[in-house]
Amino acid sequence: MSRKSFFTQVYALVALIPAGKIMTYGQIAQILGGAYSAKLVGFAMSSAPDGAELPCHRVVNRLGEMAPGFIFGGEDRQRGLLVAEGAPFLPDGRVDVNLARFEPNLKQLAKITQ
DNA sequence: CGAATGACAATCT
DNA sequence: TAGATTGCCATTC
Repeated sequence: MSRKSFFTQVYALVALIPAGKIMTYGQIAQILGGAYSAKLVGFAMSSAPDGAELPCHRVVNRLGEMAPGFIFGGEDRQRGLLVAEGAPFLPDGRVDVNLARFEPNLKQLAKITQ
């Protein structure tokens, strides 16, 4: 099935996240391989090419927050981008994962996991 | 070429 | 209920 590497699938999936939506590492890992490892998702970002348009700010951990300092621009930058895109935020300053989680269609998944 | 690391999550005790 | 441990792939040293 997955002729593409796990990273490639992560890049494709993250790149398909619409503005105002976010995805958690766990969900991405779950979608890509059932229960691979969320670490690979995050690591894919750390090793992601600068040329690729990877909205890493739309990828957050299960808490709706992400690692500060590793994001391009800073966590404030990420929050600003998500807010500007219309992503629901909680008073805690975290993204409402329950409301903003993006679920790709089967057709999209098939295209990603090709 | 081999070993260690890495932006987490889920499970077990 | 909370804390600690394991699992995973690719990249990097």
